[in-house]
Amino acid sequence: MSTSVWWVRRDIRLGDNGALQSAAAAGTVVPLFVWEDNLLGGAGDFRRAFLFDALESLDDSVGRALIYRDGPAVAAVPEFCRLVGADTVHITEDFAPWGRARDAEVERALAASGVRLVRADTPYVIAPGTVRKDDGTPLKVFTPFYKRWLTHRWSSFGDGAVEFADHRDLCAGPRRREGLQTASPVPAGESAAWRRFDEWSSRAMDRYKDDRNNPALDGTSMMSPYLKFGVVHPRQLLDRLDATSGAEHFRSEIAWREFYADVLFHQPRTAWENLQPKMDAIKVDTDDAARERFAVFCRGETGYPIVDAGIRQMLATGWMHNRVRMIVASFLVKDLHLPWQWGARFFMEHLVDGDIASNNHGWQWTAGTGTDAAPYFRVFNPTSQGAKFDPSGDYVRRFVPELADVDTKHIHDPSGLGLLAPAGYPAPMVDHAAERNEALARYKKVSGQ
DNA sequence: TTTTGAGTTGTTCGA
DNA sequence: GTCGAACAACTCAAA
Repeated sequence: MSTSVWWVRRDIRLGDNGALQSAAAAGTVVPLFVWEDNLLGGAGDFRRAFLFDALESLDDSVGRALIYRDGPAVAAVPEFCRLVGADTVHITEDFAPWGRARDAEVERALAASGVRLVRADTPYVIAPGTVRKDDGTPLKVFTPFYKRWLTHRWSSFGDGAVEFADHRDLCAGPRRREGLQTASPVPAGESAAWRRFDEWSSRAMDRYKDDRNNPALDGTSMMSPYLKFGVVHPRQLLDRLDATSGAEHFRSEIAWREFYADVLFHQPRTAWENLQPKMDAIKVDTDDAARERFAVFCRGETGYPIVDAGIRQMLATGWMHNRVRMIVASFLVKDLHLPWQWGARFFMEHLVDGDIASNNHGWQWTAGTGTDAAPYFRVFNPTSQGAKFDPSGDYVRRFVPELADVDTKHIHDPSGLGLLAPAGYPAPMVDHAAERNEALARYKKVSGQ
């Protein structure tokens, strides 16, 4: 029997893994992980710690057979194949710009030594580039994409038996643990993921439509870190959904992840550039004063409680509730008039689930530069959004301790208490009504041309 | 080719 | 306090 390499990247799981099953069908499997500097480019300790723990958990499940090697992959993977005598490398395809370029390079290097790179699975239910209009062109609006996405068939790869080879003498060791200041904020590993999903879905799926918008509740699935690194595959989640309305909304969130991956696949430049070029003309502030405002924002000291709570939740836990992500993003773009890229980079540094397609296109959606011609007048009011979605104020109190004793009536507008406002909490850094008008004026200028 | 309807997540104002 | 209208124009998808 020949030896095949399962090159683990963002598919850190044994269940329903096409790359693993493909490798197993080809021979005795050596699971390989290559540490690359770019792999976690821009990632802070939370995402690094989660990745490390997820790999450790996988290593436990394969009897310590996981081999770590130092990158770059273009050198490390072919060399490893020579060392173990493998003639095929099996992967879950990467569709983001940097990963695609890397894989093409590795494929060429492998071919030079007679080794074949097998793209056996994707991190998505439907591979990016698959859902298209009748004329073959990609879709640019979510709802039509979703309707077509639902018509595509997919099937699981199952959980067939795998024989792992023992090459631990070749393991360079998971040394990247050194220097990590943080523990993973979310328990990593497949069994932890499924414990969470089973507990959450049985308790909260039928209330998902409403509860998902209340950041004080445990109303969202918390599957995003696991999806990011393929600890669970979205196929496995769809398999567990029923026909209830809560499940339908959850399915649609899965589809949003696939939609943004599809958009980025077709237009890689949109990772950091406006999807709509005409929005390049909108005025954004980048001077010294803007940088100072950004620094205040990044510390969670804007004086708007829901915004500060969100930023501080992310800084403290590596995760931010989705509703609050939108409020925070809207504040940066529409109240501070900063480039959405500043916020996207900030999020990518701290989020345990930071994914270039979902994060950056989410930011573009908020900024009105991306998919969907968002009405230019859609400007979130951070005070009323707080009151509407955190009506108890418990979310704010949890992450902004200075406001712990403020009553519910004033929790989202403590400056309204006047002299009774908590001394340790800053006054609003900008006047929302004035900045809203400024944002409307800037957007109108672009659309009116 | 032309036409038509629609487009995740909002806010404010005035009746 | 509630509720509907107004807030623009444009692009996309499909008929």
